[in-house]
Amino acid sequence: MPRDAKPSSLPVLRADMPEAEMSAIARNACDASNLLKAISHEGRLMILCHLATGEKTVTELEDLLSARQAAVSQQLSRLRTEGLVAPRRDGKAIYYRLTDERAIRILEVVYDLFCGGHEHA
Amino acid sequence: MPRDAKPSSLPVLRADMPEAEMSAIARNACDASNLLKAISHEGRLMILCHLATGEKTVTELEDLLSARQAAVSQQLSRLRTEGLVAPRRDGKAIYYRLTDERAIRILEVVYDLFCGGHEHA
DNA sequence: AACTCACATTCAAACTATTTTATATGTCAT
DNA sequence: ATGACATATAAAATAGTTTGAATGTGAGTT
Repeated sequence: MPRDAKPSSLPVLRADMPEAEMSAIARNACDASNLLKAISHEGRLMILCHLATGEKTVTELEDLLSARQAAVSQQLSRLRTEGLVAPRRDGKAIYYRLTDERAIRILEVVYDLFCGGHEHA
Repeated sequence: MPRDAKPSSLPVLRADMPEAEMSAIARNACDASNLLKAISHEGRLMILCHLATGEKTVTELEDLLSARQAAVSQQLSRLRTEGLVAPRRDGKAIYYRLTDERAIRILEVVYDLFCGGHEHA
């Protein structure tokens, strides 16, 4: 049972946040939403989760996701473009790994929220 | 300067994650990606950030975002549908507030990542 | 070289999301 | 009740994303 059930504290997002901080968000909102968009796709989310457990080849991901080669490859391509993953060639296979610490941080909380025992459904 | 620059630790997403945990993600991936989709829109992200500093009326949000009434209202409608915000009527005005702890948790890390002093751009 | 495996890319069709415009609803003041 | 304001909703217009089929490319194998 999770013992971290704090009611609704906002450690960083405070009601007394200064104007300047708020405009920092505005400036960064576009970047932030781009990162979130990259993650907020069921297939890509699953790819990222699988990669969180270690490098995987495209074929392995195909099997894990029961998705087609081209589809997986396209999602990987998108993730690559966003800088979230990077490929490494080994013979015929290409291994992908996570490369973006920000994405990892977000994945961590998503995993905690949806699989961390809360089961608030 | 941030002193929390741990290299790439994966507290919850571990390489030795059991199969069962992985399929928990698969089952929840759709829910998770729905929540992320709701957040990963520049306008909605900004709305949520503004609401993090306290209740706001639709008109206030319109001004803060420099967006049109109908657009803001639609985004709020979407956020309402997802259960991320709730309205409260006070006279003519309608005040919105955050209602989803999961969204708040994600916003916190997004804020930390993009506005928390890292400035990794 | 020719073949195959593993993967990437292209491009158009299908789909989904967002914005706009217009109209409707509820509240308050007169 | 009427008018003005705040917000919501609907339908149409636009924009953006995802998928699918086909084709392309590089690495190993024979």
